[in-house]
Amino acid sequence: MFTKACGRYDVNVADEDHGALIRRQRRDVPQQMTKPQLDRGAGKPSRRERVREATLVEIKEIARRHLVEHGAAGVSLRAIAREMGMTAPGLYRYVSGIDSLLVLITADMFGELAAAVAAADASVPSEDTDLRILTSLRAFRSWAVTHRAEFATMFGPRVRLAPETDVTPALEAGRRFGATFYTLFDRLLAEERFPLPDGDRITPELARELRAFADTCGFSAPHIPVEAIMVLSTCWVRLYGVVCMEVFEHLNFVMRDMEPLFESELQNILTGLGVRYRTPESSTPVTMSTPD
Amino acid sequence: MFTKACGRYDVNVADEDHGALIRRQRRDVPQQMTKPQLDRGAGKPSRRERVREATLVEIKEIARRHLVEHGAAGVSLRAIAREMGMTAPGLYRYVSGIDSLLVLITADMFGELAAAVAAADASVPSEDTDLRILTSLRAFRSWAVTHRAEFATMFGPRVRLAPETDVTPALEAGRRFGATFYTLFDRLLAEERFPLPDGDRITPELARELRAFADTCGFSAPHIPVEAIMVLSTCWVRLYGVVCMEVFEHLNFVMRDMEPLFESELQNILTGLGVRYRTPESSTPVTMSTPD
DNA sequence: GGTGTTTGCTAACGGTGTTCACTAAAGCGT
DNA sequence: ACGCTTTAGTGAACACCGTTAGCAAACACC
Repeated sequence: MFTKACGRYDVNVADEDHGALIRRQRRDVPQQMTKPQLDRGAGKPSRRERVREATLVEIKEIARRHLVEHGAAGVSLRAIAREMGMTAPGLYRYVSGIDSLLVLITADMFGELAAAVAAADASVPSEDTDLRILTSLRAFRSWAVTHRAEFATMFGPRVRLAPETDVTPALEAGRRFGATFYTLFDRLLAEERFPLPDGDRITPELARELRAFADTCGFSAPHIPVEAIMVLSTCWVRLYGVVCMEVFEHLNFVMRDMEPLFESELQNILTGLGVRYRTPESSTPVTMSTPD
Repeated sequence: MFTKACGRYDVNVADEDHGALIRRQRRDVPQQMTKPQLDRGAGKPSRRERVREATLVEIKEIARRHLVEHGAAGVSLRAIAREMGMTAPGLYRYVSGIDSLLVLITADMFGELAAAVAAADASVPSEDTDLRILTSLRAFRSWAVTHRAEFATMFGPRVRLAPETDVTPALEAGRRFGATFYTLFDRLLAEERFPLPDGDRITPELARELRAFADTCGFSAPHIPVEAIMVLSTCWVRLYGVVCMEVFEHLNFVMRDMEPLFESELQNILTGLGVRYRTPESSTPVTMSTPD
């Protein structure tokens, strides 16, 4: 059984594979190796670069809209080009294929999510760590449920992408997103809010993985004990679980509104972290129409 | 902006929509309304029914193989038909489209997962509730990591299916799968292993959702308190989270082996349930080559 | 103005889901 | 055994999809 690269995915063909299988090296963004001859590298972008950047942004915007309107499977280069008044092959001057376009917008979306969380975080007094955490986590869920399609492509299985696609831009953005929480967690740690779990319940293998986790994610202030990293992982897993379950609608037929369950989980998680939980109403810095 | 039903997904077209939009009622399995005239309803299936059933099974088998080999996006009616030595339209005698085929195999996979868990459960002494739970949950993860593509389509976002697709068969199967765990949980409850959480931390909204959950899932032995249902939900969310995170490979670049983290979460969950945790080695009923 | 880069188009190939009209076969009743 | 009905499967067609190759116009720079 041979596989031949044809169309969108490699797909088995019944008959023999005629000729050698040539997997061409994909030129990432074609014909762009020579910069605008003049070395204006450090200076302001040339007119060409500006308009180029603009159309790339337009491509991504339309792709994004198609994503939310028709789901990940509904994003297609041809439809995007049609809407822009050009043809699909033209887009290859900007993106090296549908896969890389999806990766690009995924990276963008991580940026947006991070910004949304950061904005929520900044909207409360910076010295109130408890409230900041509470607000940030709620903002995460809010963004997720109001951006279901986006969340699914960011945090769901990579079902659309060909397996060999390079996803590092998205990973990078995801890493940066994670950093949003690390600083808050670091504060909790510094304030010694919660007791670290029993160290001898952490097997050597787990310790190794946790160390790798902390190192790769950059937040390895050298003193951080593995126990703390484990707590962070656990919390993240629980948050991820409850939000995924809501966005992927796996309890849909059984639970109409998932917010109460989320709040309950949130309460559990925070309590374990020594953070005071407040109900959504009581935690908003009430400017509730106090008539003066 | 009009949308026209064309090809796989509704997609916006730039030009006007010529003619009325006729959304034909999809006949579920065509030309099968009249049973084989003779009323052999209760008797053994007719020869026709048997061969029909056989080809349906073949279709699903091939689809399944393509799913694991090329991912969900790689399952196509044309490829399946090609492999069976027939043409794509012929498959419409058996399935009403690619979507319903995917739903069908999803339902099958829930059945297999449930069977795998049940088999693991049955492989340990039935009176040892602790070990049964431990084994069942580990079996769940095992199945998930050895059937990643399947797990992704079962528990991930419905990214491939058109939004209006009827997924009830899959949901039904999922519900049956859940029941695998309910009985075990019921035992825990009966044995009063863990203290129920504070009832007044459960808001009325949450209580209502939890009740609905229990009712719909059938395991509403009328005495079950909402507190217990909440514990069950929490556990399920955590299990779901850690397994999803592993299968969807969201910590891939940061953690090579996720098993230690899973075991750690498992330990946390079980401890909260009053179930004794045992490491994988110590929990296997050791027949470890004791030379006689 | 000439020259080289960049952009976008057309045409083409091979893939997809789905419908429709049709043939051939199988099953059933008499 | 014959005829009728129901079914299985085909081929052509339509509207999509991603991607490549070759070419012509637009642009930037000298």
